[in-house]
Amino acid sequence: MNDSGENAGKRPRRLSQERTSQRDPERTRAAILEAATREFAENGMGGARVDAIAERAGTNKRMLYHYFGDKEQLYLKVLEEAYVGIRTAERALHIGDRSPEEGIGELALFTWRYFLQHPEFLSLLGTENLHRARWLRQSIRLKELHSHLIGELSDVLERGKKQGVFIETADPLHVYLTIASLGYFYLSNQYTLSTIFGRDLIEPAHLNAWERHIVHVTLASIKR
Amino acid sequence: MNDSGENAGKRPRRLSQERTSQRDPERTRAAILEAATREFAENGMGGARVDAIAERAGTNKRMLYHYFGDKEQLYLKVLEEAYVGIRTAERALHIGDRSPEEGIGELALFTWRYFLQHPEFLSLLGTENLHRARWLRQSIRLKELHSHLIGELSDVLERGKKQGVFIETADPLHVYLTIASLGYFYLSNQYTLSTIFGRDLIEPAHLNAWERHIVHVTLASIKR
DNA sequence: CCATCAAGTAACTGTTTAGTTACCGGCTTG
DNA sequence: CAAGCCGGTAACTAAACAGTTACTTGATGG
Repeated sequence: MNDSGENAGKRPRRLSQERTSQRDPERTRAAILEAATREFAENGMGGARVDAIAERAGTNKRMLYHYFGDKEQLYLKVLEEAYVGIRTAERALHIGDRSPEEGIGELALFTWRYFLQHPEFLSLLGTENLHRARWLRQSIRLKELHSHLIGELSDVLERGKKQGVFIETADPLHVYLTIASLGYFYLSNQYTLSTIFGRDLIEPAHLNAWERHIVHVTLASIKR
Repeated sequence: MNDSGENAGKRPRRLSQERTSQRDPERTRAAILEAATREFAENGMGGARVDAIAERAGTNKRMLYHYFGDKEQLYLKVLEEAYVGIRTAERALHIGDRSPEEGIGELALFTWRYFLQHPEFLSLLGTENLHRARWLRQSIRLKELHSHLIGELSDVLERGKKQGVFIETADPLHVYLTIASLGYFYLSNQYTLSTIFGRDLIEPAHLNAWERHIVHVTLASIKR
């Protein structure tokens, strides 16, 4: 049941700095957070079960309440971490280093692929919006994370306008929302869409076609 | 507590065809369905409460189980009705009656405005996708509803291609997904988006700008 | 005008759930 | 080396929940 088979019996001593295979607060905390991410993503806030999270994390409820207070605070932590994850990866892109057109194309590709690789992020967004951002509103640390994104995007668009490749009406928020819309809807609604249209949207051929489509649409909407 | 103040006491007889203010199976059924639509839309499948639905409908659980079997069947009924609603309104558009460009523009406008006026539909889609279309998959009657939409859209695109106004690669499913994406994401994620970007996306000025944006993007992506 | 049946009520039941409490055991520190 | 503290366990509790049952009311047809 424990990680490694070694040391099934008790162990009298260890160096202070080292990990003891049991009783590892950091690991327990991280395991709870990861298990909670999956549970909330799969079942929503109403459907998620605290017992299930504890079990998935290989611990119990006592620890969960000890580290995170209650179900709602744990949920908010999960949500915050999810946002930090995407925005951190996004910053590493440095979309300003390329030509304006390439920069926007890169952002569109990155966003699509991040959504594809992190379905739990999309799911958490859906859940939070169902509840009208009730928990996200309480979070202070998130706004600054996003003003940076809009600022960077705004710079790229300005350069493109000066170079005459982008239309004057191109708006940074609109461009970002366009990219996010096309990726989010396709993936988060893939199950109902595949059902009603009778095509499996998650097939690689369809995914690749949609990836190209997103870049095409985004650029077509702002190019002069 | 009853509808109209008149006839607080009991009333001995009525014409057979007429409504008796109590004991109206059709109305009770409809009231439950409407109450369930709101409850499921607001709280999701996991968060919706059967007691709450009964109370909202002005009846009780006994009737709910009598007419709909159980919570899951009621939910499926709600979902099916929601789909029938949008597809019925959509058919009335007859997008083939106009020029190809106008037809696509009309479909984009219609879709956006329908989403705007029926937030419960978006919410139900989100909930159903959270559960990977678990209930929708069981529904038979829905596929035919959607093949019609794609067929009509396909005709319009073909005409546009022949007239030389649309690019040859324009695909009906992609066009519909583009329109739906842009409307769905903006509205269903408005709460988190408004929070993180510090702008109230539901303000009329922003709504109108996004409406124009959807039409612009859709057409820009398929025009030659 | 009485028997019947459908519409409707309300209290109940077994189960599930978030959150708590009482307890255990080994490491660290004085 | 003793004390207590921290990471961890498991059983418990009160409330909420989906679904059921026993009952009431009133319209209809013979």
